[in-house]
Order: sequence, then structure tokens, then C-alpha cells
Amino acid sequence: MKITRNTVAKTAVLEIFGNSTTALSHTEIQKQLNEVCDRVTTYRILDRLIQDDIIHKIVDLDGTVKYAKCRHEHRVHIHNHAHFSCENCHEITCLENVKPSYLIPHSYKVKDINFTLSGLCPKCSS
Amino acid sequence: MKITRNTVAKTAVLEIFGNSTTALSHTEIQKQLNEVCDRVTTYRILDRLIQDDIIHKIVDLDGTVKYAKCRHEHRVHIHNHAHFSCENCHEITCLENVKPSYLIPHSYKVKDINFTLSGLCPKCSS
DNA sequence: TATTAATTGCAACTTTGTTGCGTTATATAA
DNA sequence: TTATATAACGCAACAAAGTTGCAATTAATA
Ligand SMILES: [Zn+2]
Ligand SMILES: [Zn+2]
Ligand SMILES: [Zn+2]
Ligand SMILES: [Zn+2]
Repeated sequence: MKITRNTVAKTAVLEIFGNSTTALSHTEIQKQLNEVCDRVTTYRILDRLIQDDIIHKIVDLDGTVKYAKCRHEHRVHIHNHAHFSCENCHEITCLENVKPSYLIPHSYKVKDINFTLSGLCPKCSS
Repeated sequence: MKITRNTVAKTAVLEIFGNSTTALSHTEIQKQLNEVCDRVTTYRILDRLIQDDIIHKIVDLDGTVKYAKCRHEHRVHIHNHAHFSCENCHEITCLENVKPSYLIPHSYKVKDINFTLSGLCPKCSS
């Protein structure tokens, strides 16, 4: 594996994630970066952060791609957690503790699950 | 609502869905159509078929958009069913009978669920 | 401070999907 | 069968999202 370096742009991206409680799209990040770097660079930084397990990629119900910080609680990286997509504010939040149970024919070999709930988030339903 | 007409292109698209057991992307459908109509027309036909509840749209884990026939079994249209995405052959199949159960904080108002399992399909795991 | 490779900017390109508009074809009624 | 209204179509143009190649820059470390 390549050694990843700490650059001005990468630090700026990490700070943006640090200030956000919801998932962010490339476009949203790019706007917040405010000319710090080229959009291609932002794509590459996001790729590196995913490889380093610092963020994860989420595909929203409408196909929109977003990114969110990974939480490595209890020294265990929780993969495959559920997400909530608000139909009103369009924010995506990680639901680290929601784990669906299900039954599927044995002929399918399940390796990964993707569970996204949609509706109104706490902020929008009150 | 508008009245939808039966056209040559629409009939061709329906036949393609009739011959497929898995979900199809716009590009795959367009190839199979073999010059029957313009790609814009195919997009519009797919939109109409969705509005008429004849097909449904599926967003794969990687963001790829596909379409699959709706099965109206028992006179009831099963919405929100699960899907299986094969990491090997990249086929998406509807899992009409897989229904996840889960627990989520009451502060979220869930209206819709999206459940996609991935791994190896029966064909690819044998 | 010098070196090496990771990172960046920029231009160009691809893929996917949308929109406007003049033309064509379908369904229905005379 | 023919006339008519409008759904559907083709085409060109556009937009958003993401990728690639390459030369220039910069971070890490020796
Ligand atoms: Zn909301
Ligand atoms: Zn998450
Ligand atoms: Zn398969
Ligand atoms: Zn389905």
C-alpha cells in the first residue's frame, strides 16, 4: 500500500467531515472547500479516505452519492450499518445500531447488506 | 392522468422485460432494442412504465440504475421488496418475499425501506 | 538540504440523464 | 374510412458526475 500524505486539501476535507453530523456529497464538500483545491483533487482525496477506512460511501435512494465519517467505536469498525434518508431535508444519517434481521434462500451467498430507511428525520418530523 | 398509448417502441421494451429474469439498465435495454428508437425515447418509455406501475426502478449499491418488472401477485402490488445484487455477474434480482425486521428510534418516521443484499447469486455461488 | 514519490491542477473525455421543439403516429369519434 | 387531438417521437443541445493522462508541485525522511 501507498503511504498517504497529509496535505492542506486533505486536512480541509477532514475538517468538513468533522463539522458535519450527516453525509456529504462531493458537490457539497467542494462548495465548503471554497477554492482550496480542484474538484478532481477532492474526488481523489475522497477515494483515499475510503481506502484508509476514514469515510464510507453511501448511495442514496435516488442514486446520489454521499460520504460519511466512519465511527470505529469499541475498537471494531461497524460495516454495513443502516442509513436514514430524509425525504424533506435530504440529509443522510448513519444508523450505526440498526441491524435488520431477515430470511433468504440458502442458494444466495450474502456477503454484504445495504439497508436504507427513508421518511422524515427527527428534525423534520417534529 | 394522461392516456398512455401503445407504440412500437413501448411494445419492444415490454418484450425485453418479458424475456428477462433480472433487472436491466437503460444501456442494456437500448442495446437490445437495436435501433428501434432513440435513447431519449427509451428513457421516456421507462418513465411511463414506472408511472403505470409496470416496472420499478432500482439503484444498485454502486449507483447503477436498473429497472425490473413489477409482479402483482395475489392482486396486491408488493412495494419495497428486497433485491439481491451479485458481485460477480452484476445481475440484480427481486427478492419479493424477503422482508427485514428492524428496530429504529421513534424519532424517525419511516415511510419506505430499501434493502439490498449483495454477494453471490445462486448461479455464481455453485 | 536533497531526494523520492505522493499529490495536485488542468484539459479532455465519458457516461448518464434532461429539456425544448418541430414532426410523426396513435386512439377515438364523425 | 377519414378527420382530429394529442401522446409519443427524433434530434440537437445541454448538464451533472465522474475518470484519465501528464507535467508541475509538495510532503516526508534521510
Ligand atoms: Zn429531515
Ligand atoms: Zn454510514
Ligand atoms: Zn451472479
Ligand atoms: Zn424488484
